[in-house]
Amino acid sequence: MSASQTRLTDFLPYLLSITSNAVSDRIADEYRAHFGLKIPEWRVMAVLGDQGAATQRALVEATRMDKVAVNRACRVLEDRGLLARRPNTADGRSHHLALTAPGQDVYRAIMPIALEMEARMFSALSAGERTLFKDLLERIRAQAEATGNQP
Amino acid sequence: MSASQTRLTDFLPYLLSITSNAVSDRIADEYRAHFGLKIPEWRVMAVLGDQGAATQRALVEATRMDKVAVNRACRVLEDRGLLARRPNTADGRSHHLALTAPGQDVYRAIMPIALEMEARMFSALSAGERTLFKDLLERIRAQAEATGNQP
DNA sequence: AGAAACTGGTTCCTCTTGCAACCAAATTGC
DNA sequence: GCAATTTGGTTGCAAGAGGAACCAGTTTCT
Repeated sequence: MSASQTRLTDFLPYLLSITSNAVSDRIADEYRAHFGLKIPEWRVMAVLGDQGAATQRALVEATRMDKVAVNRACRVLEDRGLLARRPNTADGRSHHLALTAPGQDVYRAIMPIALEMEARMFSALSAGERTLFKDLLERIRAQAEATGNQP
Repeated sequence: MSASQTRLTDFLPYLLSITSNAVSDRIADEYRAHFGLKIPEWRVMAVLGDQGAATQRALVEATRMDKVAVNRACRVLEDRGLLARRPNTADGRSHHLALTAPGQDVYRAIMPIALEMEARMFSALSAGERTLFKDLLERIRAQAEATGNQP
């Protein structure tokens, strides 16, 4: 309803983008410094630590990352011995991926740090505001994705 | 205060990131389809169209983009005749960059589309929610950036 | 005025990211 | 049961982003 808001800094997509970047950069720094993990790798570990074994296909869905990104992250984690592949008897194309014992150790060490970092990052918001913020994000994303799939 | 929220999809930074990506992708498609502009180029045009002439240095501040990104965007716009460089008499290192007449035409054509697109993208939110959302983003970004600069 | 430090802009190089093509296993349809 | 299609995963390539080094012009200090 505002008559003319033509300043770049008033555009929501712009604000959303720079905010997301600021937060991501900050978090990426922490994960790298503490554990030498990149964000895609951390996401895979988070899902496996929480849900147990999964195929790459399942990880793609759970993390909303590209399948290439998932594949690369898994390879790195496997090379570092944090994750192991076991053959999938039900489907010869895929494997069951799961955290190894050292992987679980790292997971348990990371999780409190991740939560603490999130708390610090969003400490400017009250608990109620955080909940509300999540809800708004969810609705925006749903709208954006719905708008997108109309070729 | 929630005892254990260890699901990836409950992490705010994750939600923020995938939402921002969804919105950015959608918008990038539109700008490319309508005007052949990428987001950095659009941002530069938005600032110049709104504020008038500026140096690259000023554009870096206004857009919060890397100076390399600004430089590249300006070069593209200049090659397309949408932007012109005039010598800066006050400082021989930099130039004053401003939209050309065709550049202004494009700017005026883009702006309503940008606003309409933003409205569509955030139509899931009420006016009040949009205002609130902006405010929350602003506070989060300030916090993230403040946390970051402590080496 | 001249040397040293600084700043705006540009280039170069590296790392990351995503798409498209591809391979192999599995499913479907005759 | 075998050809055709689909699907999970992998590889290769090409574009994007950001950092570091670099150049030219400016400021500061003596």
